[in-house]
Amino acid sequence: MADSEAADTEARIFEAALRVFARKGRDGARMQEIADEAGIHRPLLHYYFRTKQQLFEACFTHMFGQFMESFEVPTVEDAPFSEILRGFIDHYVDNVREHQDMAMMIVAENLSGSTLLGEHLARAFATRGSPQQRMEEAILRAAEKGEIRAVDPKQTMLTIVSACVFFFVSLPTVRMLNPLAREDFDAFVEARKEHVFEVVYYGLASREVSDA
Amino acid sequence: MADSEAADTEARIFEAALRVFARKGRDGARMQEIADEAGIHRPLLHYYFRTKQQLFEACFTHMFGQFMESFEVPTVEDAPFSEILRGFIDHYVDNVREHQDMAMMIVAENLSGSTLLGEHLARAFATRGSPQQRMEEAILRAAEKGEIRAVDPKQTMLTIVSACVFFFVSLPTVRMLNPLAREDFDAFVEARKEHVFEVVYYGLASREVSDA
DNA sequence: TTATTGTTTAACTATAGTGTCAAACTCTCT
DNA sequence: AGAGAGTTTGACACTATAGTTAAACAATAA
Repeated sequence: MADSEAADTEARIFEAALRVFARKGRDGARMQEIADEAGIHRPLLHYYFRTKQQLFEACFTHMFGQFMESFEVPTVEDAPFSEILRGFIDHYVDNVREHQDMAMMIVAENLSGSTLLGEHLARAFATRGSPQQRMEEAILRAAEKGEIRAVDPKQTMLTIVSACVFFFVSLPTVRMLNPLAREDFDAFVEARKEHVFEVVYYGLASREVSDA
Repeated sequence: MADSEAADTEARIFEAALRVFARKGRDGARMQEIADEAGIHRPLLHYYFRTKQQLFEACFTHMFGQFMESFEVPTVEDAPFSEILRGFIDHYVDNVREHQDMAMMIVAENLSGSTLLGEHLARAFATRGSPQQRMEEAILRAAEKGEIRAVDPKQTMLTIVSACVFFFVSLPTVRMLNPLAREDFDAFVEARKEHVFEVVYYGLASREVSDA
């Protein structure tokens, strides 16, 4: 039976395409490069996905689904916000580390200013609500309870996500400027999680008296 | 005299190229698209810059210079760190807002994993030192003086820069999720500066007693 | 074994993209 | 006005790329 072989080929093409589109963007990617990365002949791309556009859209839809999922962190509603925040950062960074292509491709699409991303966002937004909604609500609750200062939840989420994602889309530069990121990336990522939590939660300013 | 006209043409090509390379990356950019954006005929691109590669490298070198400069914030050495930090955020965000193409192009190069960025960084690094060095030293001094907690300066700089830059390279998404960013971008940017400073310096956790 | 179905391959077409060139144009100086 | 320098234009050549097609191949089931 050729099903497993075929499924394998299709999957290899798909994954290779994810990587190449992430690196080069929609227009920069070459079908030949994707074929090489998948280790197959170029016409097979067309056999499985018809056109470059369709292959891209399949990849993008997949990525967008992951992007939305990445915000779905299992949280306990009444847990202290410090724990919710720690859990979000931990889960989110792990997610992006595991799916670096996702973050890269979403950013590449943002850079290109394409409408595709906006359409997907609008559609998902209309049905599921903002991806960040849960966390924004948690921020509001924590502020009401007085555990954290009264901050703009949208700005706060943007700050947290920025701190968790940006280094993945600037890896060559980060590796250049930070020896640990170059020599032991996993250790760097773990240190990063801890740092982001501490700076976001406690800030830089020293405290004479600390709560929490 | 045709000099001013010519200089004008060359400058228009250059600026158009900056924009297109920022959006599409090196391989995704089309000479025709750059010509259209500059409002001139395509052969003129070759007249002034020979090849696409040379045009790209001219753009990249320019961008890289701006990138290095963007970290050069005039600081008073013995000012309180809160002021140094505020000044850096203010100056840095203004710089990126004014040169959005710079941030976009640097990120696009990071995504593509090209060696060009690494080479430039290594060269600049060897002669001028790390771009972030000044701020990292300020962070160390402030920690020694006890104004801020003892944090890893590299991680801290990464967090600050992430918070200041990431939204520029994710604008379509940010605009989708944040009404203010859509309706009054400048107001959003100013609010963002303030928010980044407050979160980074004070953190989210409420304080019973505050210093600084 | 042979027909059938689905997959892979090589050769091909058509188009889009880069780079070249010589003629036309423009400005300036004499 | 006419010569000369630099600039702009349209037409062209060549290459790279997307997409097609038909034949070869592999696996399965009769």
